[in-house]
Amino acid sequence: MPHPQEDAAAEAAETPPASGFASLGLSEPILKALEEKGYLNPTPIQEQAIPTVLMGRDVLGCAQTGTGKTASFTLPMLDILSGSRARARMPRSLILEPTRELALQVAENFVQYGKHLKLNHALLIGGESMGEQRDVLTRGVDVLIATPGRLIDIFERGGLLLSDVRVLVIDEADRMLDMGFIPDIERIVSLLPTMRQTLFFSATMAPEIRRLADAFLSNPKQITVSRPATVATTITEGLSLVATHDKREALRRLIRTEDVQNALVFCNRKRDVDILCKSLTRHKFSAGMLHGDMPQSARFATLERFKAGEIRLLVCSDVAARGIDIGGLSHVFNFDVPHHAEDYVHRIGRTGRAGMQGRALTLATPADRAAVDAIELLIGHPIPRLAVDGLDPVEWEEAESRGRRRGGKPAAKAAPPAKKAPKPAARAETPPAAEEQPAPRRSREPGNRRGGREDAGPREPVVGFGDDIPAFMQIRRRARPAAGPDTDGQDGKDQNEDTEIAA
DNA sequence: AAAAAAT
Repeated sequence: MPHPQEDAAAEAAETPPASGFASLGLSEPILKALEEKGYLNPTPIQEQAIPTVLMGRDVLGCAQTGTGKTASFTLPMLDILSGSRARARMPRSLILEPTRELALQVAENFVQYGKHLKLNHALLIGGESMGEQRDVLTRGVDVLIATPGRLIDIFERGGLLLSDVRVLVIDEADRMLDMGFIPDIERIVSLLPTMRQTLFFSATMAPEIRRLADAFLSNPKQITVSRPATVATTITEGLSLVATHDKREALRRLIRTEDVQNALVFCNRKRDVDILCKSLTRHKFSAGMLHGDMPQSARFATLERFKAGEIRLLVCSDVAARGIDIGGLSHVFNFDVPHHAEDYVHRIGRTGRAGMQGRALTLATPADRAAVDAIELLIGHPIPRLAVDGLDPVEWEEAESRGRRRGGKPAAKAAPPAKKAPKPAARAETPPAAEEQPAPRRSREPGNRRGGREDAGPREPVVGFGDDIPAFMQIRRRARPAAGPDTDGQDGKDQNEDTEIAA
């Protein structure tokens, strides 16, 4: 099988740049908008998806933000929709997004690429007044971009008819699953005509996701792109063990030491986002905050200011952990160690994009030991320890002192010999954990897993993290043949070969 | 144990 991205490279070499998009069959007004934005050549997913969508075929896309995924469906949709006009309350296409910020990003895309077309869009998201959104619907929209809750709400109030929707996009399906939106999605899809085109995107293809795809799609073209073809992402990580009362001080020291252009600072709790942001501001750092309890207007405003460079540090909850595409972040700080190891990967994936160097630094307290173990187990390597000078030395909590939670035999805990943590003063110290890594992989039993998620093998999700997967994980994935008996074969046959191309 | 999304 030829690798799609090799094709892409070959083609890019042969064709003059300006015709990159034109050769995909897009119409003049869209090509013009692309040219004005300075986009000449399609990314691999665009190259594969655009002709397919124009053909009217369903798409099952395994890709993440940053691969050019959004344009891979917005561009051909604009083309398809430009032929005719929308009727009142009967949108002709529907795009479902898991968070408001992502919905907004997609809407911005439509405005940019559709500037030479006369198409309307409506953005249906919570947190803003419903009146205006309903007015727009009444005038007739071609493209409806929505988060599920608000869409259903408006539908139930009779402000919307979905019987004319010809194109449906389900974006970030895996995240929809995480957030419990799947029943809503199923409900919405049941309201749509069966004769329609469906484009379905997900960063992973866990069995539950695949089940949905099977239910929603008919004879889809499967497209898998793990990351932008061009450049290798470079994220260097670091982890500092500090006392709880030193965390804010440690963060300030790190920020001062590092060459921070702009950074996300993740906290686990919304109230800590608030506290930390105020603290940083008090210490004269340029900081703003973003979490889901803020008024929508403030969420958007802060994000815009951050993107515009007016704020240097954005303190945030996991609302910003995935999908959000902010160019050129120099750093990601984990002020708190995320509880889910997967979230670590998503968070640090916000930096090091588009080939830039990115630094991902995590502050851990002695109580975070288990969480750090879990992360290092998932990413397959220890996070290099980084000392913060001038703070009280601390050591990891003894493993025994923390109740080993739930199921499974306590003895099966990863890395039983669990040596004491690296001394705080140590520089970039990796060996101890390195020895512990390979062994513990299978220490967990199926019943041990968190409820709700039905992924196959415990650590399978490495495959298909899309461009969010840091370089080191790609290396590991290639070397993964031992993934073993318990993976229950969920990673599709057709998926692996595509996935390999990236590394 | 927490965050997201509907009010």
